[in-house]
Amino acid sequence: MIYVDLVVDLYSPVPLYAQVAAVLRTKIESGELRHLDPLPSEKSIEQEHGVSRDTARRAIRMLRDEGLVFTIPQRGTFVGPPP
Amino acid sequence: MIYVDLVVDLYSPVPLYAQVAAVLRTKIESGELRHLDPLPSEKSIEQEHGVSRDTARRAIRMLRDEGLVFTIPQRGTFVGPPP
DNA sequence: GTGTATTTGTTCGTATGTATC
DNA sequence: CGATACATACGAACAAATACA
Repeated sequence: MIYVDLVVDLYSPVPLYAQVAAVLRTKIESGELRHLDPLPSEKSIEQEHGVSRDTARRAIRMLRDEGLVFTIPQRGTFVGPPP
Repeated sequence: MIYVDLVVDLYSPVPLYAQVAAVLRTKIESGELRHLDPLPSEKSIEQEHGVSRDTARRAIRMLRDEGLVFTIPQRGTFVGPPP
């Protein structure tokens, strides 16, 4: 089993936030995260991927811009189109 | 009414940050922004003028260097001389 | 009912890399 | 080469709403 595409690569020309977004996108498209499931919080993304909160937020924003997830303030971000 | 001097001109020899600073300076001197009023945040300057945060920061620093505004870290920038 | 922890929102501070003029 | 400009990335601090013990 290869996990290479589930970790971020500091030396890739691909921005860190885009790499993190790709990991989350894969979890959604694979069904690991299902409709209305909460995404990992910004803090847990920070810890799990070793990135800053800024980067975690950019990743989430990218998925939100794609219409894959929606965010409820002070609640979290969830899988699915904006309600 | 002419609004030309309230927008930035990418083709002007005047640096973008100086143009943005001029817009903010006008708002202060015209009274639209009053003593202790918060300046637009770096982010809103980004969005409203279509410039990078770097440029927004340079503009604010310019006004700060002029003594027109003062910045409180993590709070914002306000109209008036440094307290 | 009362704190405490969690989570997102919003600021600013700083640094690096790249491109352009 | 230096100044300008943008994108990326990390850090820090505080606010506000929600969730939970």
